[in-house]
Amino acid sequence: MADTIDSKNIVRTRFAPSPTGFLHVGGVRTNFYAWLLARRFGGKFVLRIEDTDRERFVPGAVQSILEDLQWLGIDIDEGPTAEELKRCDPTYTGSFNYGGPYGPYVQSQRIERYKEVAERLVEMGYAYRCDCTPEMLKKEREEQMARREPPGYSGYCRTRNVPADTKHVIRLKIPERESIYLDDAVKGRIVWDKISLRDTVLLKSDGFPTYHLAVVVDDHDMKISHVMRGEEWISTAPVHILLYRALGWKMPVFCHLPSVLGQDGKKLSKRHGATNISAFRREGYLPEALLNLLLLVGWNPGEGEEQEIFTREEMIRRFTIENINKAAAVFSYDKLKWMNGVYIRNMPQERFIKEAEAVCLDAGIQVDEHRLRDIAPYVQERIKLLTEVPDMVKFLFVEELERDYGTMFKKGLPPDMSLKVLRVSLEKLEGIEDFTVSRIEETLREVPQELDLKVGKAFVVIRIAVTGQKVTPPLFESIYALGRETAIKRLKEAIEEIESEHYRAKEG
RNA sequence: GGCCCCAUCGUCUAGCGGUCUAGGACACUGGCCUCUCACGCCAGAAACACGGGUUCGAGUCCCGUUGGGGUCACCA
Repeated sequence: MADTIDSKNIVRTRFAPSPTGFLHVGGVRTNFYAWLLARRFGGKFVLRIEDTDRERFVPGAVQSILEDLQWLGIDIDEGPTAEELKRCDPTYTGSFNYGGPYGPYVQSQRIERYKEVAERLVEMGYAYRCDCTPEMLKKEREEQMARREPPGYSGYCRTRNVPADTKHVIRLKIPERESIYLDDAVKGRIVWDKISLRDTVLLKSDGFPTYHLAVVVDDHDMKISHVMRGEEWISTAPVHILLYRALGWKMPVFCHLPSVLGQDGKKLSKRHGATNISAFRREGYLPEALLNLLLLVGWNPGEGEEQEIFTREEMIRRFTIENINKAAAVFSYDKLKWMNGVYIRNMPQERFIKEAEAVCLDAGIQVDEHRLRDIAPYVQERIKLLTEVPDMVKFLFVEELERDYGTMFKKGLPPDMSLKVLRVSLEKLEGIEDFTVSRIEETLREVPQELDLKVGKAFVVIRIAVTGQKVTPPLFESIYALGRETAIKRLKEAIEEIESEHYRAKEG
């Protein structure tokens, strides 16, 4: 079935977005698989813009889709040139520029070709002109509904020989009685005893093709070997098969992928529950983690294999159509978050520092490179999203702290004991000559010991005094990163604040 | 409603007739580790939708039922 892949057949897959909205996880999964297949077999990954619907065209969509793709690291071998993109969307300002031997790679710039094919189909008798107005079609549909019949075009113009110079559409004649099948590479053989579709429009009255015509013509012209698309296309696949047959063209291998579902079990779509890919970036997800999870939503590495984290190279090397699942799957944010944490922990430290700096900057925190560097390893192993960095490290980079004494007194020690802890800590810290992590630890551990307190309780007090936070990287490392002067200053501040609070409470 | 697709723990999945008292991962619960939070480690709870066949034997093959999804546009 899927073994039409051999050395003679060059694998060419494509990503064919329509600029009617943003890119979401469902779309990414489909095209990531297509990309993996091309990479796996040393083939080509083609980008084609399917902008035949001028009414739903969204300016800026092309650019955002390409940027998201770039962020994900899904690279393109063939596609529109910069001029083609610019012509497609005047608002486009990006610098993407692909090109290739089968251009233009934008459908609105290929309409002559579709028209030519449509005319040929009419001449051969596979298609016909139809001048029924939208009003007529609507009325027909309503009458059918009233009679509880399935709605659909009656085929009124099939034999009317509508002249070419009137405003018309071109429809494909669908042989209702004929049985037809598709050997799908993931679903297996799909059989239609009779095609329950009505004569489908191929060329609209504005001269633009519908998806059905354009996709067949382009996939053929661009020598696409494997078509990966969502299973929502299965029901119209007979139209495409009929077209390939009428035109005498070789069919590509079809891979209809199961849907990606939201947490509610409903198909993810631009209209329903889907998040824009760029939102993942904003929320602190890594592209590698997102792709790794998506790989596993609908594909598995095979029998007995329990590996879940794959490098890009491993993904490419191991990807196979055979292991694609047939059933729809829910996209789990929980698992994505876990996986993102894994990727963050495995990240080279230098990259983590860069990412951390960027995300802090976004949060309005100007970092001190030195301090960040000291604390980074401890932050890296405790977060799941990059966006958790600012909250965890902000104590290092702000002047003023807002200390939550309520928590200090409740989870730590009552005011007078807290005060005692801080005074002793201050005194000891001031006495250290070599300000190292181990020295800090050694010294601070003496505090609860001398005062006969529980270690945890005492450290809650110190932690809040020094960082103003309940949750921080390890205490001694935090103090070290902060530096001796600042640490001492903060202890003094806390002591003063508690004293005044304390006395006020007594007076009151 | 017609047509089509699908069906293993809450979720992602392994399983391609016997080795399944159904394995892994996320999430969840308990414990250990521990200066907070994480990480890590150990343990636990948790699934073959149902009914018929086929077979010596069915999670695995066939049929039906149920359930979910998709699609029936001059949208993709």
